[in-house]
Amino acid sequence: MSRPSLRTLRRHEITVAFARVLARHGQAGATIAAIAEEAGVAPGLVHHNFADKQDLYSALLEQLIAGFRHRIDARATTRKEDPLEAYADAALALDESSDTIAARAWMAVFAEALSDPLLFEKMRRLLDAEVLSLERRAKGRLTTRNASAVLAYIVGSFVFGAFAPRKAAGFAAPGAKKLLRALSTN
Amino acid sequence: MSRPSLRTLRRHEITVAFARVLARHGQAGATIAAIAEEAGVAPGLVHHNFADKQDLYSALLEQLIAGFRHRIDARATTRKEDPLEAYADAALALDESSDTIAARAWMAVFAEALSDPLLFEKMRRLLDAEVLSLERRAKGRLTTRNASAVLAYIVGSFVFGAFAPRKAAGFAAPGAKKLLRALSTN
DNA sequence: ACATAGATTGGTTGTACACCCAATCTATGT
DNA sequence: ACATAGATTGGGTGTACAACCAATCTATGT
Repeated sequence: MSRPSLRTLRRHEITVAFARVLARHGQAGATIAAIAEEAGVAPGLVHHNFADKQDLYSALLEQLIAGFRHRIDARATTRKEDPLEAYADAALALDESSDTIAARAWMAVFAEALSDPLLFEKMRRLLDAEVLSLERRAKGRLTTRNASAVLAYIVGSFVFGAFAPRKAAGFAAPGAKKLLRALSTN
Repeated sequence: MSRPSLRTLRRHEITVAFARVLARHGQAGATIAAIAEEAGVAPGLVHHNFADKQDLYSALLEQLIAGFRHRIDARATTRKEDPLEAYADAALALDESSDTIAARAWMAVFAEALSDPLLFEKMRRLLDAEVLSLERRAKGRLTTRNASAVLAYIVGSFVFGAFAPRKAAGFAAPGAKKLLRALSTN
């Protein structure tokens, strides 16, 4: 009896709407009402699917990192180039249209993490995990510090992309490749 | 007759308090009341010195960039090393105590700029100006794109520093030097 | 066809904030 | 000493929001 769960689907839809509203109107403009409207849904439904705003931010962070990793994995499997260069290309494939939203959403999540200890910890763990993942991909050619530096460059390019998408698209990926070459041993 | 104006001094004090509150409690926690308390001043005084919150954010951005440039200039005049390496060292001298506040304040201003068009434009101009300043310092050894990449790395290190101060302090400056070496011609 | 559990709605409530302002205070020039 | 302009106070006001909830709807199993 009863219906199957739409929870997962709805959560995803609402999180996407959340990212769009954040990107356009920032933290202050991202009211539950605005998010609901963007998702084409009643305000109460947001609370039915998310405990509170913390929950929304947490889900958004998961979705952002999932999107990032998906881009990386999709690229790595289809090409036969150097895995580090492929990583750089995929991570920084900043087409100015769609991923400006992601870049701005990242900014908002970074800022929100300043006031939400749980989100802050989650962010730390994600950064650590991403550094580790990059180290593994490098197979010994990158130290932890150098992998961190590469990730810092990527994050910085996202910030740049949030403010000057066109420019960031121009320098991000080539710069990352050069940085990787400079930092990786042998 | 009448008293001399304390406006400039008060604005500076309140802006410093603003940065501290933002760093500790984020955008949501940075209420006028909280800022006033941190500055040891009555709430009304904040409005006496700042038109509104936009004004506060704008002043904070100016103060952050001024601090950044001051670090750079102080360093460049005292040492006789390569100007680009000096730039990297000074920009990324992230001692984990004091400048974590600045790093987090930067995050908050980035996020706020998403919802405040004036602040957004100001940020764009500041990024452009900083890229130009770096190009000049490089005396032809850096293209605009490569200077942008270096600045992106610096910004990314700030973000990293906001979340993992100790780690960022370890890799930021050395990484920047290697990036500069890889990007600068001759 | 009917019963049921979950989905969805939109109005209500309490709270917390930015901004305002009237009153008071204090340092300076005359 | 007095007058003046700015500094400073703290509470008042309206607004806007998150969170809640009672009512209604709808898909699915039986």
